[in-house]
Amino acid sequence: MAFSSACKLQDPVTIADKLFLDLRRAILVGEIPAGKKISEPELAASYGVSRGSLREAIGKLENCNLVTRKPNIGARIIGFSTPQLIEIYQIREAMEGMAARLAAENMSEEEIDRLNAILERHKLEIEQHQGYSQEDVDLDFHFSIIQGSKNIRLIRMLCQDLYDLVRFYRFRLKSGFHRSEQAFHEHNLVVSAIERRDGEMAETLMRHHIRASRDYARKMLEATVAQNEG
Amino acid sequence: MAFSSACKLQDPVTIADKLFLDLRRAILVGEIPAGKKISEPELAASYGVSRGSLREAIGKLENCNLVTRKPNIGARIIGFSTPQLIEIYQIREAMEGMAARLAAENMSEEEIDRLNAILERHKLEIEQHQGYSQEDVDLDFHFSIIQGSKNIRLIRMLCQDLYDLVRFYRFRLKSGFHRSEQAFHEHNLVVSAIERRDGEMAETLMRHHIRASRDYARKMLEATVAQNEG
DNA sequence: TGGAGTTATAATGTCGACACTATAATGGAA
DNA sequence: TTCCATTATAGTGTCGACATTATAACTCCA
Repeated sequence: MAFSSACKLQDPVTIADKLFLDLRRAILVGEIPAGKKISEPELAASYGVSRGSLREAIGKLENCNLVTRKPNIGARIIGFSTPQLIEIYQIREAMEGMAARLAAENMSEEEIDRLNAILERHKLEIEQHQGYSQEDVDLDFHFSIIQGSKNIRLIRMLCQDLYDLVRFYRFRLKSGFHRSEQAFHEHNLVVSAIERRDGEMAETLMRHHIRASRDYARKMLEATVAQNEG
Repeated sequence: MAFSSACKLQDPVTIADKLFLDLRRAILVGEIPAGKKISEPELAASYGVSRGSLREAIGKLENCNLVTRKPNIGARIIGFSTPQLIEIYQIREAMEGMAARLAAENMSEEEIDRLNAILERHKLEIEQHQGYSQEDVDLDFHFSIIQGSKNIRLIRMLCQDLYDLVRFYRFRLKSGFHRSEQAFHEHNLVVSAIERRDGEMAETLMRHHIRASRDYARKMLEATVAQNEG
């Protein structure tokens, strides 16, 4: 599942960790609406835990960039904003570009095989027009390459911190928002560069891919706004 | 001062925040040695605060990547490792490269003036052989460009999270470790590209600069190890 | 003597209560 | 009626105590 793939906790042993995972899922899925203020007593009661544990969980959510806190005022779920989405794409372009470069240098043949398997799955799902699961396959693709970089800190910064935000936005934009065929093609190019161990080219292609996604998202958002205004 | 420049808290209003800043400084400066395990009761007593506040501060330190925690075992200050330092350089290359590109697009003329003032200061300190303060000027240079990107999340990820690590390592490598003249020259090249609003070139030059720093650090570390072994 | 099992100790996780702060509600004066 | 001051309320920050877990010390047996 797409949630567990980037999870930092194998099995949450402590209450605060369980709570953290619960809340994270609830936020990403939209059970807790974006921008909502968190009432510590209320939430603690509804989950049947103490405020202390809840506060610890909120602290972790803050690290994932899913909530913001102000002293003496409280925490609230992050909101949706187009400029922020663009910012995230810019960061992804830089970091995942580097990840692709390193992956070309460091991935094992076995890992590249698994990467090709993901492409195969993507192809199948496009042929069957399974729009809903194509987003999972897209995440799997990007995660595999990030993992392949073997740069542990880079992996953590992307998979743990930034990709929670990616999921947050993706979930709220999922309606007919994919450019699967084009993305699939770009994915293939990246993998072929990795297979040739051409790090420079892998980085260039990955950056192009993410930039294209960004431009597409921007266009769609502008169209949506225009539609709402008209 | 170099510490406050990237500080996320204007004035720490809460005990936990004050404690966080205190501990962060102590770790970066080496007052608390690298790799040391944290005893919550002990630290709380020595700072005269409750364990709750201390735990909150430790949580924040964990976000800054300065301590690591394991459930039911505890927290310890991060250790020093050459591979990790290389990882950080790789990430900086990607992210600061992007920052330089964006800075070329978004920096105001006034900000560029301030950038040139930093270069001027750097030049002066080289002429006066003030090795100790050249590291501060170097940090100021990089921070200014990162700020100039105007990408708020990028700024936060670099200045708040990654650069604490940079300081951590820098403080432990500071003995005769600078390549100031070369770095100064590379800084000038980056700024000239920004002045010309050439984002592509600014990114290339910044990446080159950071890669050169990385190679230099690696060489110095290998020499040090060889020296210790011989 | 060495090692496994057991006990003892210290540390972390969790909780409920109190203090202080911010916000909402209320009341009074212009 | 409107605005400001005051009070009331809810919420966050902080603390000390208890429960649970990991580690160290110890004992007993082979």
